[in-house]
Amino acid sequence: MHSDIVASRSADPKDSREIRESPRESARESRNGSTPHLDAVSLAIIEQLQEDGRRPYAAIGKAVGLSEAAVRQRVQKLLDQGVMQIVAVTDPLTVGFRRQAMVGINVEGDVESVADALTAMSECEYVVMTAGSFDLMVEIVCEDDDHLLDVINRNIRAIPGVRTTESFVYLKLKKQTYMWGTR
Amino acid sequence: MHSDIVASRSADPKDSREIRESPRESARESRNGSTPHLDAVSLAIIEQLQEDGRRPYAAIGKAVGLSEAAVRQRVQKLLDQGVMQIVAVTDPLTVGFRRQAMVGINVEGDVESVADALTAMSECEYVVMTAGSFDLMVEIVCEDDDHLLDVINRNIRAIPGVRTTESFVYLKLKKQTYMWGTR
DNA sequence: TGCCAAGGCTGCGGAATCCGCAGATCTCAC
DNA sequence: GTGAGATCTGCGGATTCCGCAGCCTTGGCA
Repeated sequence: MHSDIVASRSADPKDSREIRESPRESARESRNGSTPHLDAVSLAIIEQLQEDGRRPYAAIGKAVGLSEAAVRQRVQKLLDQGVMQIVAVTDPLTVGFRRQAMVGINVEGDVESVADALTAMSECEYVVMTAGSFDLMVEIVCEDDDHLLDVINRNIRAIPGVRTTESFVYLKLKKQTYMWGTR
Repeated sequence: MHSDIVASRSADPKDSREIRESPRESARESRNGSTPHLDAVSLAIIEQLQEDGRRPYAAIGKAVGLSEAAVRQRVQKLLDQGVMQIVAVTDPLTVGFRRQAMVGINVEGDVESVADALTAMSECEYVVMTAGSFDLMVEIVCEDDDHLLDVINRNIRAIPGVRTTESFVYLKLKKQTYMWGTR
């Protein structure tokens, strides 16, 4: 997961030490796929930052029962590992990108390689492998209709292995939250 | 857009003054739907925060050519207006929510009212009205298969006006970015 | 034309926060 | 038992945040 994040981070050579994992963690990961282990405290920290990405470390520490420095170290680690990002999110339609769409894709052959090709495209902001009548679902952000047409017809359909695509142009974004940790 | 954000903000009475718009802005909005006007500087600020949601105001100011205080005022206004959120985002599959799915929905009658009902559900983190073979697309986050089944069969299908649903269970999240402003 | 209100920017000073570091504690492996 | 590694705490110093006063520009109005 987060392959783009990991890629951008591993481009930074000084972080290579952060990526290797302790023996203890890898033992836990072995029974859980490649998912890094997250204890209750880290989850609580994430919840705090899902409410407000700029909340001070001291305030988070008071909420989760840790010192300011400990929270800071944990947050930095979560960011380094690519488990979490702290970013501004908007509705693209309100900031100048006038066409946005979800595209369902069917693949023949290796799905993963198609997914990697889509991930490399800057217009694709979201790529998911799915079960169901689509193998992949991709969200794309474009500046106008011509751009959208180009991306779908020339870029996506040109990827080897793509059999069919079906597009769902966005009319209105009704909800966008990241606070599922706090419900 | 951002109906959930707006709702949570308007619950705060002291912010009511922020919502009214200046005559100048409303004139610009009239030729642009209800979208609040964003000038190049605000877009540049958003780009900075899409790279790092915790970047200091002074650093942003240096990048966009504004004082620290001016950046702070603009950011606060963008947050108050609901144009932007600064939050932590993760892959839900890595933090304990083991089932996630995109659901395409067909509606008979008023699409907006169905969308509002979906927006009110805590399991729906993303609701979009679309053109194409679905009227709505919804991303849902669940703890396990039983929970997922419940949400789809009992909650979503029970909404008046929902004609059909089609589910795409997530197998793997490959990409998730918010940096389209910086390409 | 002159005046006024409103919005936005700057500079500033005090409070709060961030940040690196040293030391303590704990766990695990050998 | 002992050493290595990971994590937490406490603590200064540097940085950042925050509110406020003042200035400037814009737009409305008589």
